[in-house]
Amino acid sequence: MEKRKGTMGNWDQKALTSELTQGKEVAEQLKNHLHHSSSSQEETEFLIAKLLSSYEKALSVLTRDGSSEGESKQIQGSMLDSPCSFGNSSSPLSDISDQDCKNKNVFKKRKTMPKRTEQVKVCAGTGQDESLNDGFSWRKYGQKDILGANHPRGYYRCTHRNTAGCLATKQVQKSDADPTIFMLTYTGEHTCHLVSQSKGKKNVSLKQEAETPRQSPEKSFSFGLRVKTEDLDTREEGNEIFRPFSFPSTPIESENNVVGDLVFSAMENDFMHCSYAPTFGSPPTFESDYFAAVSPCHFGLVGNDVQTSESDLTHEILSAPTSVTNSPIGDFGDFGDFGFSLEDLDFY
DNA sequence: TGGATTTGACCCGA
DNA sequence: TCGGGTCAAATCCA
Repeated sequence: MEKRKGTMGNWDQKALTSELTQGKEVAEQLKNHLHHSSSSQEETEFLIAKLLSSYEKALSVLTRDGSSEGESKQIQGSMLDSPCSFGNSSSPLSDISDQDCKNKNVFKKRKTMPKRTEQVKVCAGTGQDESLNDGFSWRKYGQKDILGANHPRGYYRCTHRNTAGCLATKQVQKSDADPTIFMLTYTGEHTCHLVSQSKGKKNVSLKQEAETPRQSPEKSFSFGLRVKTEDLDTREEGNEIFRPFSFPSTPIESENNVVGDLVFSAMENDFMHCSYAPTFGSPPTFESDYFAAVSPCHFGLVGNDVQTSESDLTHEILSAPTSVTNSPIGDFGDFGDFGFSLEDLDFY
């Protein structure tokens, strides 16, 4: 890991090369798609998005200087540094026995895990719990009173943690100022869909999806959980391409951005005039059950939270494609027929 | 009975 | 030393 911390060394060159190569490949795919009338517009748009993201990432690599370059690297490193990480038994640090890893916390370096904080206002208009599913299943593993906070913070991790080694976790804390606002902090990345993909769940291609009635954004919100981000007008051109897939993301440099984390404000939401989740009326675990099922992450924010760099717009760009559906894990885990997989979107 | 939740204890980083 | 994050046993629930 330390090797990667050199300034503008091989890592950046490789990253740059990788991104440019990827962009080239995507461009070729796009070219092929354009020659096939059967290709859906969504596919084409998706490829364009992919292409743009590659260029964005390449540019970000180029424009990073010594200080700022570190963020994504740091994340990359931090996610892999742990000797207890999955599949990392060959780590130089593996002299720390496996038993130690088992006995001790796997997340010793939790502080360095990439985090993304979202400030969301949620409401459950339909009251249909099943429709609250965001495609990921969360399991609560802890709750803690936070100093200075009126409400406890709930800790959730992906249900597939054991089965698929998915390290995604999220924290849910009710806002003191506004009980209808929750701070959601996502840590780690969902890998469960990748595992399910490798296990032979092939292949629900995007094309196949495109041929079926795709969930419109409206339908995506049919369950009542709504998130609005600010400055949509000013940034729509950047996300417009993803409209069929996701809700526009908040610009990272928005007013509500909190340095270090990406804070997405859901304030000022004109269309959030719905009743509050009934679950919240049953304390003390007001958010526990609710957020075990509800997450705004599929509004273009899940799974790609490995970049906390506020200057890296590719986070935003790349986030959208992975939110292509609200489908359960197995549905969107595979874009293989589409020419690339989610792994291509992986920052690691 | 198995999965999910609760909760006290432990561990780590600041 | 303290607060936050996680573990794991106990408990709950369908």
